Amino acid sequence: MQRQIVLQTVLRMHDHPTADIVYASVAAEHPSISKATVYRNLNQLVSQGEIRRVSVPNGADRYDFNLTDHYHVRCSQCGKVYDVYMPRPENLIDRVEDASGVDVQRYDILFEGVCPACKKE
Amino acid sequence: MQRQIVLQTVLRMHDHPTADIVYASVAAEHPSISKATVYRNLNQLVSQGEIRRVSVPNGADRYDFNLTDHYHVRCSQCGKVYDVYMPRPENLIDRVEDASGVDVQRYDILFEGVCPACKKE
DNA sequence: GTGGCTGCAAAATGTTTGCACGGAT
DNA sequence: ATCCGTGCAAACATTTTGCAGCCAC
Repeated sequence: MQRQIVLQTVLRMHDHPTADIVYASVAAEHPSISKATVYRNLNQLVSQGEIRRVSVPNGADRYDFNLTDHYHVRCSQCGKVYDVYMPRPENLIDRVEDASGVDVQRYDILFEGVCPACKKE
Repeated sequence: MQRQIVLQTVLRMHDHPTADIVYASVAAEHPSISKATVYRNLNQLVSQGEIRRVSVPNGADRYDFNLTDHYHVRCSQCGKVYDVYMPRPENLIDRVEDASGVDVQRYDILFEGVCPACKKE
C-alpha cells in the first residue's frame, strides 16, 4: 500500500514539504508511484489525523509530521517555514466566539518575517 | 482607469468577495473589462495598501475593503467569512520572535467554525 | 514615440477526477 | 465477482503572463 510509503516519507521529512517535494522523495525510491496517488494519500492521512496540513498563502500546501501544538512562521525572503513553540494565546477561542457568535472549532496562525539565516545577508 | 472602478467596487462589497465575484460585479457595469485587469488591479491595490487580501485555505483569495485591525472566521458549513473585532493577543509578536528567532513583520489568524445561521439548521 | 494600462488568449500552478486495470478477498 | 487502491491523462480552479493595441503625454 502506497499510503504507508507516503506516510513514512512525511514522517522522515521535517521541513514542511509540499506535495510535490513529498512526491519527489517518494518517487526516488518508488519510481512507479504517481503524483495523484501521493495527493490522494496525503489527503487521507490528513483526514485521519496522521499528519497535518499547513496552508500558506500564495503557495502549495505543506505537510507536517508534527502533530503537537505549535504554530508556523514563514520567512518572507527564502520561503522556509519554521516551527514556533509557544503556549496558545489565552482565551483566544472564547474571545472570538464572544466577538463573532461563531462556534470556533479550530484556527491557524501564520506568522511572516525574516529568518535568522536571511537576516545575515 | 479601471483601477478606480475595481477599487470602488471592492469598497462597496462588504462580504469578502473573491476576485471572481469582484470581476462579475465590475463586469455588470463595464462589460468590456477583462478578468486579467481585475486581477492586476486587485494586486496593485493590495500593494498600495488600499485594500486587504484575505487568504483562505482551499479557496480563492478574498478582498477586504476594511483596513482596520481585525481578524476573520470562516464558517466551515457555508464558507462565508465574517469579521472578528478583538484586541490583538498581547505580546504575540514578541513571543514568536523569542521562540523562533524570526523578525516577525506580520501575521494572520483564520478561525474556523459554525456560524449562527448554520447552527440553526 | 514612449510609457503605461488594457483585452485577449495562453500559460502556469496546484490539485482533483474519470477511467480502466490489477491484485486481494 | 467485487472492491479498493493505483497509474495515467485529462480536467479543474485560480492566478499570472506575453503580446499587440491604444491613449496620453
